[in-house]
Amino acid sequence: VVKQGTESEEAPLERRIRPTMREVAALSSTSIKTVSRVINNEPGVSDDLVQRVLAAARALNYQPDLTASSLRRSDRKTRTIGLLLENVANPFSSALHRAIEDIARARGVVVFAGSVDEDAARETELAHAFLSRRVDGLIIVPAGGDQSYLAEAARRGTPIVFADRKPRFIDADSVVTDNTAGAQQAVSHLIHQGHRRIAFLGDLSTISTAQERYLGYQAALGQARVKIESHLVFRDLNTADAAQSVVTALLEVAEPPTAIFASQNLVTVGALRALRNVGKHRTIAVVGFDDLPFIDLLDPGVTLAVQDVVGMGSMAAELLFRRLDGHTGPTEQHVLPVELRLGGSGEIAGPYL
Amino acid sequence: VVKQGTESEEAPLERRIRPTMREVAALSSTSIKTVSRVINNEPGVSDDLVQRVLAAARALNYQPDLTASSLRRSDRKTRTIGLLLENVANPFSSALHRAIEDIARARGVVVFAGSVDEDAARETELAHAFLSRRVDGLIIVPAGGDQSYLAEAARRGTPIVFADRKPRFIDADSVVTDNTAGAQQAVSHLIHQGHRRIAFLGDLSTISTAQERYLGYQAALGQARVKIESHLVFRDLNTADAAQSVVTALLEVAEPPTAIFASQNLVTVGALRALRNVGKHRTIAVVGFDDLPFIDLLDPGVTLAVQDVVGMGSMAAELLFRRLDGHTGPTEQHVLPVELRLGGSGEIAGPYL
DNA sequence: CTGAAAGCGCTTACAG
DNA sequence: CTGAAAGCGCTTACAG
Repeated sequence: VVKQGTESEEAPLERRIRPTMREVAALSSTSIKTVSRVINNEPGVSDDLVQRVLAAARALNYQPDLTASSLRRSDRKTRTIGLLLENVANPFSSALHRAIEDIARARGVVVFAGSVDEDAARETELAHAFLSRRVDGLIIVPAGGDQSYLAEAARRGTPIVFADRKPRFIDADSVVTDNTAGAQQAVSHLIHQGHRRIAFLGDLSTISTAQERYLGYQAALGQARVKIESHLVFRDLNTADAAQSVVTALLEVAEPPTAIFASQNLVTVGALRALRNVGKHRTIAVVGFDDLPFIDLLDPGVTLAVQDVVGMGSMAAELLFRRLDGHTGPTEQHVLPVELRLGGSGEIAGPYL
Repeated sequence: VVKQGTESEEAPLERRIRPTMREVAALSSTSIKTVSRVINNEPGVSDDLVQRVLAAARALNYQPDLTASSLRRSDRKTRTIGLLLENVANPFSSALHRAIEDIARARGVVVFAGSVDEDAARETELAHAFLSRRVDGLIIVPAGGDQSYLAEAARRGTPIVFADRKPRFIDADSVVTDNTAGAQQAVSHLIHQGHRRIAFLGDLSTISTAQERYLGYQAALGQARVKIESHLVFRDLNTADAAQSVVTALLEVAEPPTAIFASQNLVTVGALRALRNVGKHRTIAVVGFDDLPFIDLLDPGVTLAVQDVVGMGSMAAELLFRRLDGHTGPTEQHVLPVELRLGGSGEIAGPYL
């Protein structure tokens, strides 16, 4: 359905021109330097002139041009940062985005956001798109295996902070989750519930966090002296559909798993769908990595190893702004703990209890 | 846990300076005008000079400054747009964001995003923050009741498109959902399943879409000659918790509803939580407005009136870029239909079947 | 095919 | 307290 509005009239040409400080100066019979002082609240302008300039600015509806001011200003700040996420529509990414926005907002800084889609080429493309628009800093969830392309920008004074995943081939601030310990904790929990045949459903193995979560799986099994069974290990699953297919097939094999560790939010969803389709969601245990929105509505509830996404975003933003405020200390690598949130699905008893 | 990296050495001063066209020109023994031509792929430069300039640019790792170029360029384009969402972390908002990003990406345009949080002051603040950074256009999900503050910017040539909610006191392009028809369809569906006492759970009544959905509720009941019972109507619920409290209390009254129409995603979640807590999720019917991520995992499934969020975002972005490409036709108001997606909760039979 | 001069809208670094 | 001149990093509008 389309409705068309009234014919848009061409406004008189003079109204279409954005007034500059020059026009404000002319209207208030002063210099643009004085207008600049008034607009920027600099002290030392007589009350009379301040009033005249403000009146002229209001009359013309003057709106300062921050891009021009930052070009000339000695600090060259645009009060803008760039944020590279996996996908702005992913719940993990968007929660991170919001946490960062809140810190930036308090400082009058606005945020460019973009989706990298696990594509290294897209990562460099987006980073350069933001850098060429002279963002004051970047917060990046890296996808590629080499972030050395950012060394030059960092050296030239653009602070860069990595979130969720550590960068490679560059020394920089980062805030990540302890993925290995989190995964180990999740899988150990399943072992303590009496499980031995525990399937691993992993994300793309090019992603460092996927690697680390697999290491945690190995460590938990190793500690319990349970041998890894290769037919239970699936990697490179990056959609719910892929995970669902794998789990559906896995339930049909000779020695199916009694428990599943799903190492990422979409993978957990796929696994839960597969189990529910065949009515095994009350018999096969599941622990997932990452939180899922409104997951408390499920019955049984889902046991999840959840990251502190808000803490990660806030800390990444704070690190960035500390550098922008002039901090020049050594780079910091922060690691946040995972919380295992019991929900029911992870407490389904296994055969060895 | 914090680990500190190696002490960051101060790079030699010359390395910290961002090379400009002037430096590239000096190194390649030509003028900055010629460098500009080469960097912008303008024709009419001799092969020899092109090679010399490119070599110099590479040697210095020259990165063009788009903010400076847009300041001088006659089209004044920054290849940047601003997006005002209700909340970047809300699933509806972030899906809209992604759809818009995809259209912008194809044109080399990057996106500023910000959360308005249903706050009119925040809306104007964000819009001005983006405008002062000279975005080429704005896409806005408005929160306030008056968007006339944008008229001046529109007149000066910044196209503005409204999404999800129509603007007030300004003539502009918009893409919204047919909320009234969608709500009417949802409530009629409940009536057809045999319900008469149908509760209405509404979002903040300052929001136009909340108003429209209430109109749809009224229309459906009116058409079926069912009287509206005021003790079943709740408005101004804007969190899941508020909705949960209301439904919990409502189940205790003398004449409780046999069905619930929840007019927004978070409100639906609150209603479902309340019903599940008391084990009435298989006896009281529910239809919700807006999609919910991974809702198919629920049993019974949830019947939802879902909007075409991707279509809304794409269309809003296309309208914006059409204006940026010079289209000057009358404003267009697009209205997208709602799809009622049956899930089970909405098909629970009522007493009048 | 190439380049010197001017200027986008501001702030800096002065001088008075 | 006020303002004229220069310049941020580019592109425009010329001229040769």
